[in-house]
Amino acid sequence: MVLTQSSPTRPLRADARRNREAIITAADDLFRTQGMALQMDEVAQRAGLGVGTVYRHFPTKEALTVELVNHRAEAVITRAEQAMVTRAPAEAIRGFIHSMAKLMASDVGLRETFQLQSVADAQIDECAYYRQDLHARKFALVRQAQEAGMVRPDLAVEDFDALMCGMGQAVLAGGNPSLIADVILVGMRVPSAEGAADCTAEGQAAELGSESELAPCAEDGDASA
Amino acid sequence: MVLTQSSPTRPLRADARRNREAIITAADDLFRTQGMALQMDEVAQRAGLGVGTVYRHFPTKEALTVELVNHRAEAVITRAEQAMVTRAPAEAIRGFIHSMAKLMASDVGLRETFQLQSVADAQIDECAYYRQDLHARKFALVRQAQEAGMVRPDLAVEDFDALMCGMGQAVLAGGNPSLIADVILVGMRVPSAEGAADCTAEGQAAELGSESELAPCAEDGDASA
DNA sequence: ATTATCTATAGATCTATAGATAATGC
DNA sequence: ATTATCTATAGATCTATAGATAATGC
Repeated sequence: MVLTQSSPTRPLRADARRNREAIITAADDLFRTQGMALQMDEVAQRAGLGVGTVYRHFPTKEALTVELVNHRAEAVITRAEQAMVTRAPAEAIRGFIHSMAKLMASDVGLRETFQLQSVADAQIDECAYYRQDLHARKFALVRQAQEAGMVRPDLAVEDFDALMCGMGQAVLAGGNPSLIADVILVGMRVPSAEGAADCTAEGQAAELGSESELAPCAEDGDASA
Repeated sequence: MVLTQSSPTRPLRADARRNREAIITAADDLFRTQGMALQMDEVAQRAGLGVGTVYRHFPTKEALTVELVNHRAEAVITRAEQAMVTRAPAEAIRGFIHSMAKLMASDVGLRETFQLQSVADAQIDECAYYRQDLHARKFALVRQAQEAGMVRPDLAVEDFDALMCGMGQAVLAGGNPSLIADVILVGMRVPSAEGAADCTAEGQAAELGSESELAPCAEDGDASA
């Protein structure tokens, strides 16, 4: 589905193939530390090539990052699927979420992968490039977890994506990965019975004075020594 | 604490004072839709002024955004404090969190405010400008909620900040604000007894093959039609 | 002969400044 | 006279391209 070369798929020269891999490796390293902010020039430099070569293989920066994002997304889902078929899926999923939080704490690219995937899955605006055929697999995962009673039944795939993305942001912001993972994990479970917080998509949530409170500012005017 | 003018605090001319407010109003509007990506040129234009004037009042873009971020952060904390002194704090806090999620779904600036505040509070690197004397108030809030048994006792201020920030990211990514808020809310509660997931900051979380799994990519090489 | 690669640079996008000009207020 | 404001532009930062040069493989 992701064609990178011209349609008739000419087999790529030996050196070109080597360089292509060097580019991807270099890009992936930079993606880990810089995420989408990686620079094409740096990719080229790290791969020991000129920028022109990078652009020959990937016509735009986006084409390159789509490759990186999709690969990571695929790897993550595969791991989740493996967890679900374990003898103790609840434990395995817990391990999966925790290790994700930990990884995302030091891998900007992974964090942004979740973000792009989420946004794409939620059908939001421009970045549809990152939408993949992974949706079906995610859907199966969520449903499976719900049927096992591990996850609240009103949680959509988009919400799961969004929560993973938020978890990444939370550890980036300085939260303790282990605690953050636990909060998400517990929060996703079926509401048991106690508080039994209802959550019908829209409606309440405006008990305490709605939008207005957070207006512009600066009425106190000038500085005070 | 946040001096914007030269030290001796000369009282600002009438037109200057008017323009300053126009700048802040314009900037706040743009901050809502664009967050930190707002452009100084647009701020000026929207305020009906030249860029030079904007820069006269705020020597850097950062100086301007610090103002916006701090004001929003203050407003949010004030609301949270109000919620905590209600007759039914649990309900009020719930309303607070839900309305935050809802607001953040359409206010990029508010979302980024949490992010900057979190990162700053977690003592992370460069953006210390955004660190404020709000920390004490946040600390009091969290402790208060913990003493009331509403929030798990091992949750630090940094974790709370981080979770709010993650919540914002999650709604940005397309999650249902109401559901996301609920997940966070439930997840922050004391673990009751059931699953009783321990969470000692470091340690487990690596049950399922640690870092390695998410290596570079591209062994499958060229494209497939 | 064809396919890849390189270097240098165009072009787009922003922040921030300089120097000339205009508005306030004693 | 002093303080503010304006316009035009320098400077930094990136993506992406053009045109000349080098490496493959029939």
